[in-house]
Amino acid sequence: MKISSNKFLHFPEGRGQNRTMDRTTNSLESLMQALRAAGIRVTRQRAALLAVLAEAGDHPDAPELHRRAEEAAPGISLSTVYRTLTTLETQGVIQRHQFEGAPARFEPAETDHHDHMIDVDTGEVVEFCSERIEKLQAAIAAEMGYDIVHHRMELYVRKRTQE
Amino acid sequence: MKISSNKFLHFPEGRGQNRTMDRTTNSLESLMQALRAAGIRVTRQRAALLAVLAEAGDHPDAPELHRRAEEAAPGISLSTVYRTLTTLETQGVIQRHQFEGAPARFEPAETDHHDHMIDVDTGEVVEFCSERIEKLQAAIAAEMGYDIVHHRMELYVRKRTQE
DNA sequence: CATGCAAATGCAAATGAGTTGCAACTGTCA
DNA sequence: TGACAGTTGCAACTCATTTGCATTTGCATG
Repeated sequence: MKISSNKFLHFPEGRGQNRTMDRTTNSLESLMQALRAAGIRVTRQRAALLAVLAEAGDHPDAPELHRRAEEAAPGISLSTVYRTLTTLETQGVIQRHQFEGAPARFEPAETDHHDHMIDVDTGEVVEFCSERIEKLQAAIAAEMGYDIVHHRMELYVRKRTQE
Repeated sequence: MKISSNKFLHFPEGRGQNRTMDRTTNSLESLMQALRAAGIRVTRQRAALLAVLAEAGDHPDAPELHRRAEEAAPGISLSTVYRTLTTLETQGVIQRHQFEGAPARFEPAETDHHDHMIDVDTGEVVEFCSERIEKLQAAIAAEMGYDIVHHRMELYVRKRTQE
């Protein structure tokens, strides 16, 4: 068991305690139980993919997940990866993100809600969350007579050149 | 010449004067001049598409623009529509929006910066702009050592059921 | 106004990401 | 230990969009 999360969740309004914690331990087995309970079979392929997802600190796309899963446990087709990702998303186990001009990228859904900052040069993703922005969004929608079903906020950024 | 904009730009922080004004008049001809100056030929097809875009108050996708252009001036292929849209986007004349799970939708780029609220039931789009949110976004990015290149903020909403 | 030629067009074929039909497998629960 | 519904792999398909190519056409120039 390793403390593997290299994710960095940024809370500019400082509600964040230390959010680095192990998300891969025992959750995996219990997650599988939950899936079984939902009538979803935990096959060799799915187990491999779940393991890969659990210890992914980044936001990989389907081919990358396929590569990693294939490495961990050879014998899984790309279509199974796609099918399983869709299933897991439906089950609320993972989240799918469609960033600009790129294939969909995935991450486990166990964390708190957050938005994304994408480094346009490297593709690297930094997560952040601002309650103040969320409040403003809700207020704006309300003012127009709407309720927010969900939102998407992405900041496409570039590392500041110190100069 | 008609005052055709059925766009509604919402400024919750009230900097908005009456923003309803004619954006189709004379701007079309001068826009064509600008394009010619940029070495871009104004063909019959492009003129038609520009006219359609100029008086579109909504956010049509490529096939819809094709339909409208074909109606205004028969004889334009879908691939030309796609090619022209790409060209116009590059020229900064229009903006492309890739909303969730839908083909790209376009709008003229002459307006101020704004974000979008998408009615998940109807697909209808409402524009809005919040300086306070923009400021917060910039602050968050800055705090992480980034500059914002551009951003995307979409609220997927549903009309509130008054009850 | 003629004209040359780079730019633009239409078509059909290609692309990229993701989905799906189907026959062969395989978890699971009884 | 079956039975069988849920899964898999493969290849073929979809959908939105792009592209190769032979033909046409704006438009700057003569």
